[in-house]
Amino acid sequence: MALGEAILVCLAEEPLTGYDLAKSFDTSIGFFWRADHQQIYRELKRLKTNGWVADELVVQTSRPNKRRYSITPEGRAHLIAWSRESHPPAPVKDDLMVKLYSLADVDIDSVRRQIVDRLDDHRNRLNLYERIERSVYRDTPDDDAGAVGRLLGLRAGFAYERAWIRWCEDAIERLSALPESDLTPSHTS
Amino acid sequence: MALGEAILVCLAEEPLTGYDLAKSFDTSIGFFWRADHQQIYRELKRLKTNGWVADELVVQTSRPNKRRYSITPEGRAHLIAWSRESHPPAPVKDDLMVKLYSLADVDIDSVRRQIVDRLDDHRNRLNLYERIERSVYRDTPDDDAGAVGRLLGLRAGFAYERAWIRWCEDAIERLSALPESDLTPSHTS
DNA sequence: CACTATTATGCAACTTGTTGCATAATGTGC
DNA sequence: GCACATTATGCAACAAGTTGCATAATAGTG
Repeated sequence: MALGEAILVCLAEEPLTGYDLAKSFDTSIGFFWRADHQQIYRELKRLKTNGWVADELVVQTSRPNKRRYSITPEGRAHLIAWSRESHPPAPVKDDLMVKLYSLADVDIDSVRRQIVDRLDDHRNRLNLYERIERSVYRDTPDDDAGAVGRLLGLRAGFAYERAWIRWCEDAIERLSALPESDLTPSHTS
Repeated sequence: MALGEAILVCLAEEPLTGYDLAKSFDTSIGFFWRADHQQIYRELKRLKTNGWVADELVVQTSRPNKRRYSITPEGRAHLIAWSRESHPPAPVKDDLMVKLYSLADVDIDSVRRQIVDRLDDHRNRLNLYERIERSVYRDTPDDDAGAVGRLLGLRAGFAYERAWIRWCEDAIERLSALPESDLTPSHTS
């Protein structure tokens, strides 16, 4: 349940509303942990009952009122304690790989097209990361822990996307070399 | 909900019991889709109500009775239809990356040690994949769809593990170069 | 003789994640 | 004027994943 911790990480920097957090989870920290606004609002309540965040109501006239959350000292302590725990990497789940695993029983050409699409995705993501690196991390001093950490995160993204890009290119080639599959009826029953 | 499809993929090859499937999900197909036996038994029931698998009771005297499942023609049709759908890659969730993202507020040395552990994991996994390639895919003909698909799956594993290994090595170096963090109290409250 | 492992199945409770919907005010473009 | 986007929050229902436990037989180890 690292969603709570991912939220605390954001709040460790500055107080934010659920809405602000949802936006962060669409970009920055969202590269490492995805969540939608429903999950975030639900989790904020849990964090509050644990005493890890405090909230204050910000009254607005022209728009709906906000609820701004900030991290408490207990929240910071929890974050540090959590960072000391070892967490096994999340279990792998990949539909595309399952399809490949069963390539003999499946529509090969369609799988090939899906890999082409995924290649495109990975290229876009890599591009985005490269733009972020140029704009945000131009001159990262290598003794600023915060900056080094984020740069390393970004570099993990690089490594990941590049590896997939190369794999997709190879896979597309090999699948194209395969003879047409005749065992794939176009409509079923 | 590709767990169902992952199971169908296994049954497309040969009829299996829940127990057999659980073992497969610890190795072969488990590289692409993780699941424990509770999930599998629950899903098999769902597959049966959909008419995608049939089951038969195998009476045993020395051990508890088995229930052996096999894929139905409807199941095969569903598998093909499913393979034609496009599925977005599973959202990323990585505790370690979240910790890196907040490196300024967290126990750096502990994070470094966790990366060392993960490096070890990735090396082991890569090793395993290489052994599998040597033993199973020595001479894969490049016109056998089933074999090509599985080989590509394995190669995706290679690419993934190698990318992480290189990243971990770099990260460990950079984190070691960081000055000691003094903001990490050893006990809280 | 007790402990553990293997084969084989399953329930129940709980936590997470997803989807769809609802409310409410304001500003923007056609 | 109407549709749509933005800001801002939240409920309810459901699907999926996790954890703990229970049963039941046999075989091996100390």
